[in-house]
Amino acid sequence: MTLSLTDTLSGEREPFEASGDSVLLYVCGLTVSDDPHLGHARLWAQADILHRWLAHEGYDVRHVENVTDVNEKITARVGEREEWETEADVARHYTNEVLDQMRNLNLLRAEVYPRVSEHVPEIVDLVETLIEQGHAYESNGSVYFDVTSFEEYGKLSNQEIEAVEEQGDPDERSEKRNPADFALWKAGGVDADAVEEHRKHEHDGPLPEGQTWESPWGEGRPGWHIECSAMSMTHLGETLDIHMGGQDLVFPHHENEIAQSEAATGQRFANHWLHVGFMQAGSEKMSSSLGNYFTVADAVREFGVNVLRTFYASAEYRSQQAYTEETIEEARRRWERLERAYETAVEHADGADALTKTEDGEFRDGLAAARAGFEAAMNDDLNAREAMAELLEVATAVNRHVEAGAPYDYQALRESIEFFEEYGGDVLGLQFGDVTAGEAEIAESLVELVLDVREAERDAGNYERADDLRDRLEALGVEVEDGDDGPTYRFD
RNA sequence: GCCAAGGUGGCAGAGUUCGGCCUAACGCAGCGGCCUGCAGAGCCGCCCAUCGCCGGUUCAAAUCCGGCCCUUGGCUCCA
Repeated sequence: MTLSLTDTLSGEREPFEASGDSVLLYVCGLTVSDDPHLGHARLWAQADILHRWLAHEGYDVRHVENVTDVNEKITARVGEREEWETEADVARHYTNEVLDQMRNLNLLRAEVYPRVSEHVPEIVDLVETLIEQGHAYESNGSVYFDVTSFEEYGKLSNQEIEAVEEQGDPDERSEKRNPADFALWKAGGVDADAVEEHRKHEHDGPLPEGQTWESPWGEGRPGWHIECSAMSMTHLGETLDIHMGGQDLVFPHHENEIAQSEAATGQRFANHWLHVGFMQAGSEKMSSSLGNYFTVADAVREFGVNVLRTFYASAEYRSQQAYTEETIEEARRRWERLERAYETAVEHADGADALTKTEDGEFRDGLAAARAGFEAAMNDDLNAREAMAELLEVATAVNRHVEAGAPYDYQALRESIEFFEEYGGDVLGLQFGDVTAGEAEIAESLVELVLDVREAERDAGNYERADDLRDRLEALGVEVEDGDDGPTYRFD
């Protein structure tokens, strides 16, 4: 059975075929103008599941994720902090922030995270090529893509050019030949109106300036869409195997990428287009601009990576997913069930009574069925929820087997452990048996618990028992000192 | 208005590509039992679905066809 994926371009599920030995995967993209929230993390998690599954199936995955560090929203935040003197300062801060958050989510690293600010020469080259070929034209120092020059314009979002013509920034319209044309290069500095609009805080001073670059058309800034074409071509070549992104990017971003890329190269830009559905907060989309978001940092702190990843694996990538207290609680319970079953299997797989072994046919058949089911589910358009269900079936099988009592089928228990580690761990990115997570926190809580008990003994006048507790803590490496405000402690 | 994705039990969410094994998965919540000093975990069982509405095709439809209603999203920065 082979992998099939739903392609936005055709709207249908299609068999996946890599163009070569490697899978060229481009994921769009990282916002570096604000703290990332659970909606961004959903895309990352889904891209990671795809990456992991391809790797599991033996592909060498060449994974690139762009970093858009040139944008009005970034410029708008200049001056919010003293050290944020330029657009680049703000971008640097959030780039680091985003990459940190990604590490917290146990994501496989991309090969490279190219920055727009470091690819302006490539962007200029691409724009020049498009002008030479007659697909783009210069106007007042800006360069626009001529949508009428690309016959298939609209094929991704299934729209006619006429339908798109009615939209567009009125200021730009006078410079364009066709209202649907889009900017490849923008003359001058940042769009002051856009910066003003995105300013979150009151400022006394003048609006901040964005960075500009020299170009054949004068000082200016790259348009939004051209960056992905230029950077993906730079790092992965003219035709990608998979281009992935949030559903909101279908139009205009990805539509325009196709137009400019395919016009320039004459090659198909991406063989598969995957779009991840939105995170819903209540009845609406979770979004930075709506302010109804939960940041990745907060979520990791509050729920932990495994609960979050279980949460993401509980809905298919294409559909919308609801974020509520209930749905996250369900994910927590699912993860706990898996983790406990894993621990149960580990505890019983190497018991002293391993000498008296048995064979549980039903257990073994269940494992084989789960294995086949998991593979089929993942190959079926990455049906993570279904795959997760197989993991939970194994959990139930382990519990049932152990519940029945010794003698145990040790081989089947070990296979269950492998199942959890291979499919839950390697493929879904869950971390089993990671007992160190939260351990330090628990250690502190335990010391405080003992000290509470000791205080009760002291209050009751049982100083011998209180001293004994202090000595025993000290023997463990915890130094206790009694002060006026109660005891304090530190770890040696 | 145009484009897209959806409407399945109290919640959440698979199944629709290739109609029948769907008397609708997995899980959460709820109920009963086992276990248990109590609780939790675990195990066993149960409850809740005429699969948005109407019509059609078929021996057979959640799944195919037509119409309608509703929701969310895109068309402006947006994962």
